[in-house]
Amino acid sequence: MAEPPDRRTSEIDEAIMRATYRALHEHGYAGLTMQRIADEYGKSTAAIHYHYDTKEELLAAFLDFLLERFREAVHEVETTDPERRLRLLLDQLIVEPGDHHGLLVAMLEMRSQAPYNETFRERFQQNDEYIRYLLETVIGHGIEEGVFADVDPEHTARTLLTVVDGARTRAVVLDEQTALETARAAVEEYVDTVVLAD
Amino acid sequence: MAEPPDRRTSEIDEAIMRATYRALHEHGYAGLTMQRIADEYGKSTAAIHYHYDTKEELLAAFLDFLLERFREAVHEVETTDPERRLRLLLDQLIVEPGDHHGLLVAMLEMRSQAPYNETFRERFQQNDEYIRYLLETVIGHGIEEGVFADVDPEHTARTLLTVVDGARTRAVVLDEQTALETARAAVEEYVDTVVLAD
DNA sequence: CCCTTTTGACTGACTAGTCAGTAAATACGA
DNA sequence: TCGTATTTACTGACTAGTCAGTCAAAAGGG
Repeated sequence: MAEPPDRRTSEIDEAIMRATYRALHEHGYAGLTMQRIADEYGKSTAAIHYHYDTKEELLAAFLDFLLERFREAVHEVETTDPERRLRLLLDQLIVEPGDHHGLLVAMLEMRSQAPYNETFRERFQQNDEYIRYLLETVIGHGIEEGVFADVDPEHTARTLLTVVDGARTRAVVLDEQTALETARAAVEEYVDTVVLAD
Repeated sequence: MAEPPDRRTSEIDEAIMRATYRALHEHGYAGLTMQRIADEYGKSTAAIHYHYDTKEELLAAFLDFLLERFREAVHEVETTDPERRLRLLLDQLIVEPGDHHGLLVAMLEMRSQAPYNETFRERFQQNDEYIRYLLETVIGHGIEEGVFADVDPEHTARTLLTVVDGARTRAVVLDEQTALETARAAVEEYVDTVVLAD
């Protein structure tokens, strides 16, 4: 029956995170003001400043919130069969546009701020390393089990992530459905010809 | 000897474009203010407003200036031998970081604003189409001459551009030299295995 | 003298962040 | 269990600063 002592507090934090998400989704990163977050939250800006001293602190917390959700989603891929696992992971990375397109846009904006914001940079680097590690591991397993060609797992993972990031960037900048389809096809070709080849 | 009537004016325009370039390079797109451009220009902000009514107008002109320079640089590749031409074009697209890194950063920032700025979006789309057309043409020639495999030129060009854009994004976000090296290797592999295969 | 160009002073809109005060919930003491 | 502190969560008014853009006046060359 013992409830964590900060149960109410963390509910508030979560509500602010969700408000930030909606404000970001609607107005983009450049248009993300404390006022807009407060509007989504349904309280005053001072209320948010009560929980987070600065905007920077709030955004750091928000990025943690967001990337953790992302990693949880990727983590749900449970197959151990290397080829199937690799394809499923890559499918997870190349998400459908639809509802998530606004977030894809906002994420690229935030990523483009990495050079000016150490907090952002650290978190994006850490997240990328995590995903790359997952890919390297599954590629390594595939090679051990003899179903994948003897490629360099690190280089192969980096190449696949480059294609994924390129597709995301192009989907945002060029507003093209095609970008993600191209990536899906390219990744499939790459898996077929480079990884499975022999 | 007839000089265009707006010779002085266009010299001023060019000076403002160069000032904008330096300001963008130094402060990034989010930190690009009229004051900073004026500082680089060595005149007051009102002086810039005399030549460009709004900041948006100035940035539209600047993007034209920038993309035209970019296309000129790519246009200098004159070889007609398909394989050599394709490799040289791709080398041009994956530029060295060094001096240009600040610009690469600013360009990603500007590209990430495309969803909110029709002017930007149009120009980036147009530029992308131009580059893609160059790639499609050279791939088409290669196929005709029998040196390239019978791939789909459009799909191949899109895939190559996806890798290039992914590399650029990763170089900015992750601050990695590796990103561009990975792209160079990936593009080479792709050209070797997919395009030249038979 | 006129026309282009430039300046300095200004405006209004918007920004993050501060602060005193308030109301309700919670803890504590007798 | 009743009354008194204390804490949590918040509001509304405010500050100080930044931004793009305006405008009357002035500089300066032809």
